[in-house]
Amino acid sequence: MDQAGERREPTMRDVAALAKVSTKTVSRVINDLPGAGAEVVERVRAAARTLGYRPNLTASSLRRSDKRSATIGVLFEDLSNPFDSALLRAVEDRARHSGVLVLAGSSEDDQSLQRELLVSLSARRVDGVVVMAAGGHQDALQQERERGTPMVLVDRPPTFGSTDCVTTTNRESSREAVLQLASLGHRDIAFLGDRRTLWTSQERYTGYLEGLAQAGLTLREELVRTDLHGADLAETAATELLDLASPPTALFTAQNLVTVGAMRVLRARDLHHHTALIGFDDFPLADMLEPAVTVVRQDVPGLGRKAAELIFARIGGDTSPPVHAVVPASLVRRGSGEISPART
Amino acid sequence: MDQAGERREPTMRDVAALAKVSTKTVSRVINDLPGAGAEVVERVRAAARTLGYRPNLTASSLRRSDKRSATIGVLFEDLSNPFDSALLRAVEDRARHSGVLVLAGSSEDDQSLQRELLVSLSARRVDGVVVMAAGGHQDALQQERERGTPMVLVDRPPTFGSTDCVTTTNRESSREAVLQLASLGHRDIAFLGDRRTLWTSQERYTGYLEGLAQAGLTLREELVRTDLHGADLAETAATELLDLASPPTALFTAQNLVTVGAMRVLRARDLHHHTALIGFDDFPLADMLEPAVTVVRQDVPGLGRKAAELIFARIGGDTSPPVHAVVPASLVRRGSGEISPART
DNA sequence: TTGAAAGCGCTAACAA
DNA sequence: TTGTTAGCGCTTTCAA
Repeated sequence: MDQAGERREPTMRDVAALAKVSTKTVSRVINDLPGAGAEVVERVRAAARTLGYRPNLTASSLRRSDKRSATIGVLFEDLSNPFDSALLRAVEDRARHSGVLVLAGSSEDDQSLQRELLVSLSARRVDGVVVMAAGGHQDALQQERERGTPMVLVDRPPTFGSTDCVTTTNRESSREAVLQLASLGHRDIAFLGDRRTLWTSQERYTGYLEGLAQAGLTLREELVRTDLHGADLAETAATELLDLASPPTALFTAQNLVTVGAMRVLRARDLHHHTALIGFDDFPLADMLEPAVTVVRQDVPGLGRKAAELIFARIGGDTSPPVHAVVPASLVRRGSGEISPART
Repeated sequence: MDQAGERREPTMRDVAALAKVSTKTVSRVINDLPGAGAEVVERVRAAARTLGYRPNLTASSLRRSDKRSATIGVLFEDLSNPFDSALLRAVEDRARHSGVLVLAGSSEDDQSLQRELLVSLSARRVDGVVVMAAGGHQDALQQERERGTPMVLVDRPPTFGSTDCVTTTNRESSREAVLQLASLGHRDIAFLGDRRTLWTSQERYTGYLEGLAQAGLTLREELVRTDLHGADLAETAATELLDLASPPTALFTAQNLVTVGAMRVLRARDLHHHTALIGFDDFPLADMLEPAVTVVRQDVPGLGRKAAELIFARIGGDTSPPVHAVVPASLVRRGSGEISPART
C-alpha cells in the first residue's frame, strides 16, 4: 500500500516536466517575469496547480544575485510589553507592503541573549534588523552593523556611530511635565525613575533637572528615587517619599510601571486627589481612573513607522549619513497633573 | 582605492582554503559533528574567526535531508493586542529553547490576508505554524495542513479535523459568571458580546444561556446585544440597555473592549456602584478602578505554552490523533461582580 | 579521521 | 520566446 503522506514536495523541475518546458521558463512564469508566451504561461500555471507546487524562497534567495531573504529581524526587549508590541505592529505593517516578513525576538534587556538572537537572525540572512538595544555595551550590534547589515535602533541610541536610530523627546517632554507641575505652584516635585543604566531613564532625569532649574526650583536630593524596576519597587519608594517630614506635593514618575506603583500608594493613603502625578508613557484606561492620569504620551506608531521607513530605505540602498530621528511625545492633561498643592 | 564595503561574504570554501582542509571538514566543525581531530578543529575555528565567517542556515537547510528551517510561523489577529502579544511571547519562549525563531504576522481577522501570509510562511518553509484562525471558512488553513505542515490553532478551533487546537473554557466560565450574578439575586442580566461570527463569542453566549437556565431565570431577548466590535459600539449598546423601562441590574460583557465601553457608560451615569459587571478577559489596572472589575481571566501564558508544546511535538514527529486542549480560565472577584441588585 | 563528487531548488548568464 | 549550462553555500554519500 502506498502511504499518501510520503509524496515528495514538487519542484520546478516537476512542473517543467509536466508542462513540457524548461525550468527556466517555469521560473519566469512563477516570478511574473517578461519573456514568456501567453500560451506557455497558462500551461505552466496549470501544471503548477495540478502538482500543488509551492515556490521555495529559500532556494531562490540563495541563488539570486541580490541575496535578499525578504525577511527582516526585530529584536525588542519584551514582545508582550504594550510599547514593544505596538512598535512591532507598526514595523510589520510597513513590511507587509514590501512583501517582507518579520522574524521577532525578545532580548529581555540581556546582552548575551541579544547577541545570540542576533546571530540567529544573521544565520538566516535577514535583510535588516530593527533593534531595541540591551543595556551595556553594544559590541554585538556594532559588529553586525559593520558586516554591512542594515540596522535601525529604536527607543535608545547607539553607542557607536554609523547606524540610524529613532527615539522620542524624553528630555524635552520630561522638562515640560515638570514645568507644568511647577506652574501650579508645586515646589517639592519628586522624581521616580527606572534603572539608571537605561538611556531613557537618564534623559528623563536630565529633563527633570532642567525643568526644576527653569522654574527656579532647588533640587532636593531626597526626592529623587531611581532604579525602580517594577511596580513593587516603585511602591516602596513612593511610600518612603510620602513618609518624609516634608513630603513632595507632586510626583513625576518616569516610567509606566513606576506610575502604577505610585498610584497604588497614593490611593492607599487617600492622597490621589491631593498629590499631583504625571507619568511618562501612556497606558490603557489611564482616563478611567480617579483622577484620570496625566501622562507624557509617546507616539508609538510614529516611532515604529519611522524605524520601518529608515530600515527599508537602507535596505533599498540608501547610503546617506546615519540619522537620529526624534519623534515628539505630548503631554496629555487628564487631571492628576492639574492638582494644585495644598495651601500652607 | 578599495571600497572596503565590497568584500564578498566568506563561505565555507574560504574557511576551508585558509585552514587547508576540505569544506566537509569545516562543515563538521561548524556543526559540532564528531569525526574531526582536535587539532583540525582549532585550525578551522581560527580560520573562521579570521575571516568573520557566518554559517548560512538558508543554504544548510536547503541541502540538509530533514529540510528544517528552524523557524516557525505565528499568525495572530493583531500582534499589538495584549492577548495576542502575550501568546506570542509564550510561544517565542518555548521556541528559543529549541533554537527556533518565530516569523510573526497579523491577519487582522481577514481571510485573504491570512491566506497571503500563510503562503509567505510556506514559501519560507517554516517547520510549523501556530494560527488564530480568521473568521469564516478555513480553506487556506486546511490546505496548508493537508500538505503536511504541522499546525496548531489557538483561541478558536478548526472547522476541519486533523489539526490540534488550544482554547479556553469560554462556555463554562461564562456560565460561572452568570451564576455568580444570579446568586446575588440578579434576575435581569444583560449580555454584551463581540461579533457573532467569532466562535469565542458564540461559546460565551451559550454559556450565558446555560447560566440563566441553571439559575432558573428567563431569557429576556432585549437584554442581549451582540456584534459589538469595539468600545464605541459597546457604549451605544450599554446606553440603550440602561434606557430600557426595566433595565438590567447586572451586565455580563463578553469581551475586553466591550467591558471598557460598558464601564464608561456606567460611570457616566454614576451607576458603577449600583449595576453589577463581570467581564470576560482580564486587563491591566482592572484592580485600580472603582469599583475594581470582576473578570473571567484566561490563562494566556498557559494557552501559549500549550500551543507551543503541541507544535513542537508535531514537528518532532508526533503522529498521534489531533488534540483539542482546553485551558481553564478563572473568575477573579474584585468587586464589580459582587454588587447586589437594589431592593425593590 | 578526512576528502571528492554530486546535488538540494533555484536563478544568472548566455546561447539558440 | 525559449533553453542550456553553471553554480549559489551547504550537506550527503561514499570512498580513501
